[in-house]
Amino acid sequence: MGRSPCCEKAHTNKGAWTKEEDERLISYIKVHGEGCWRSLPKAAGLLRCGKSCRLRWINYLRPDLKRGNFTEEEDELIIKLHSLLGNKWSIIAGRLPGRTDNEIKNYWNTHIKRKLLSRGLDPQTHRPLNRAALTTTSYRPENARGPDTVPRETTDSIEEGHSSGTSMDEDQSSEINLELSISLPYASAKPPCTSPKVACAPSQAICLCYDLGLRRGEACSCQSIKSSQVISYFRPLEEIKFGL
DNA sequence: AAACCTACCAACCGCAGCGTC
DNA sequence: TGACGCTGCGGTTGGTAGGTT
Repeated sequence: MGRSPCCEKAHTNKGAWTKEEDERLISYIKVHGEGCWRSLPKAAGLLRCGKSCRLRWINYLRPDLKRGNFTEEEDELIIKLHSLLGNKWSIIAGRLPGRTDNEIKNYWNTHIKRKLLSRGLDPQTHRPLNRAALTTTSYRPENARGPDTVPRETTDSIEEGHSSGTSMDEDQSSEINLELSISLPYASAKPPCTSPKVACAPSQAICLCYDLGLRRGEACSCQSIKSSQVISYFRPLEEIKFGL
C-alpha cells in the first residue's frame, strides 16, 4: 500500500540547519507554541519538513536543554534505567531533565557502552560478559525494535525481560530501585498541550505503565503521590500484565 | 603539513501508535 | 471497521572536529 511521504520532499532543505532557519523556527514557536508540525514549516516560512523542524526544536533549540557533559550521576541513572527499560530512550530522557532522547542515545552508544564493557558488563544485558554470552538467547532487556527483537505486542514483552525475576539476576533486581517515576522534562516552560497522551499534560500525573505496555483505557492501579506530578510505579509487572 | 583514523553528534529514515473520519 | 493523516520513537547515517601517525 505505502504511505504518503511526510512532506513534499522536492522543495525542502536537508542537512544542517542554518542560523536563519533556527531563528525562524524559534521565533515561530515562541509565538505559536509547539505542535502542528506538519503545517509549521509553511507557516514559519521554512523549507523543511515538519519532522525535521520537530527534531531540530526538540534536540537542539528547546530553551530548557542542558547541553554540556553528562555528570557521573546522570551516567549511573542512565545505566540503571537502561537495565530496566532497554532502549526506551524517550522514557529514559524523561528522567533526565534537559536531556533529549537523541542525546542520551548518542551518549550511550559512544560512552556508556564502553564504560560497561570496561566494567566487564554486557551493555545490552547488563550482565557480566561471560554470563551474558551464555544467556543472550533467552534474556532480552530491551524490547526495542530491531532485527533481533520481537514486535511490541508479543508475549516477549518488557515485563518478562525486566522484572519477572526468572531472567534477571536476583542481585541486580534487588539493587535497582523499582520505584520508577517520570518527571516532566520541561513542564514549566511548555504551554498547555492538547495531546491526548497523558505524559504531555503538565497538570496531570504520569503513569509509567503507559509506556511499559499498558495503553489508555487499560486499568492499572498505580497510585499518585500527592503534591507531585508523577505516579510512582511500584507494582510487580506481572501483576499488571495479568490483572492480579 | 598532510593523510588517515576515530569519536562524536546532528539529522534522516522508516515504522508504529493513536486519533479522526 | 478500516483507511488515512499526524506525531513520536528508535535505528542508522553522514559530516566533521580532533587526534594520531
